[in-house]
Amino acid sequence: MSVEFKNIDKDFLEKISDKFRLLSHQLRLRILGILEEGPLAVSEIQKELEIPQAVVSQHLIAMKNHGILGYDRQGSRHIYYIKDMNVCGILRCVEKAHAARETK
Amino acid sequence: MSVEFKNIDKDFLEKISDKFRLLSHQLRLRILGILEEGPLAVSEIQKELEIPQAVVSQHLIAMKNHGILGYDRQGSRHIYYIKDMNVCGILRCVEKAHAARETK
DNA sequence: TTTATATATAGGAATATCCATATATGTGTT
DNA sequence: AACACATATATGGATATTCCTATATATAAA
Repeated sequence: MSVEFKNIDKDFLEKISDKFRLLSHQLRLRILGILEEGPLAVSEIQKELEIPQAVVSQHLIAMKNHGILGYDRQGSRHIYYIKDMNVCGILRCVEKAHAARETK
Repeated sequence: MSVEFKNIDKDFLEKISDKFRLLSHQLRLRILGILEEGPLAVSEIQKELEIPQAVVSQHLIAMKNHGILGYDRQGSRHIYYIKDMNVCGILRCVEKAHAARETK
C-alpha cells in the first residue's frame, strides 16, 4: 500500500525484469527447487537434472551474476546456494498457487 | 511446507515459466502497474506509456493469452484488467522488495 | 609432473523475442 | 454507405536466448 507498483523507478524495474527473465525457464526453476533444500555442488545438481554439465554451469552462473545465487568453494567443488530472499518469497507464492490450483 | 517447489509437476512448471517470461519485460510490468489501479482501455494505456498502439496491443494480447489479463468490450473499446490473482501476489512481493531495498 | 576430477568459458547454430510499419477488422457516427 | 475511431494482425529485421560441442582452467591425487 505504501509503495504503488506503478511508481517503481526504472532502475528497479530493470532489475526486477531481469530476475523474472531468469525465473522464466523450467530448468532454472528446477534448479531453484533443488537449491531450496540446501546448498549443492554443480555435479550434484547435474545428477538430479540429467543435462550436460556445461548447461548447468551456464544457468548457475547466469543466476549468480544477477544476485539470485551465490557460491562457496570446497576445494574444486563450487557449492551454490540461493542468495536472493526475494526470489524465495516469489517461489513461495508459486507454491501457494500450485497448492490452490483448480484441477481443470 | 505442504508443497515442495522441487516436486511441482512439469505442466505447472511450464505455465509458471511462461508467466515469468511475460513478467520479464519492463513495458509489461509497467502495464500491470497501470492495470493494478483499475481496468483500462488500450488507448488509455497507450497514452500513459507513449509507445505505438500496435506494440501495446501485442503485449496485452500476449498476457491475455496466458491468462494474466482479461478484457471486456465497451463498444469498440477493449477494457483490459488483471485476471490472474497469483500474478498480483507476485507483484506484491516485488513491491515489498522495493520498499525494503538497501540504497546501495 | 602426470592424470583425473570439477567447473567454467568460447563459439556457433537454431530458435524466440521485440518492435516497427503496414494493413485488416470491427464499431460508432453522419 | 462513407468515414472516423479503436483495436488486432501480418510481416520482417534486429537482437537475445538456449543449447551443443569443444576447450580451458583450477584443484586434487598419484
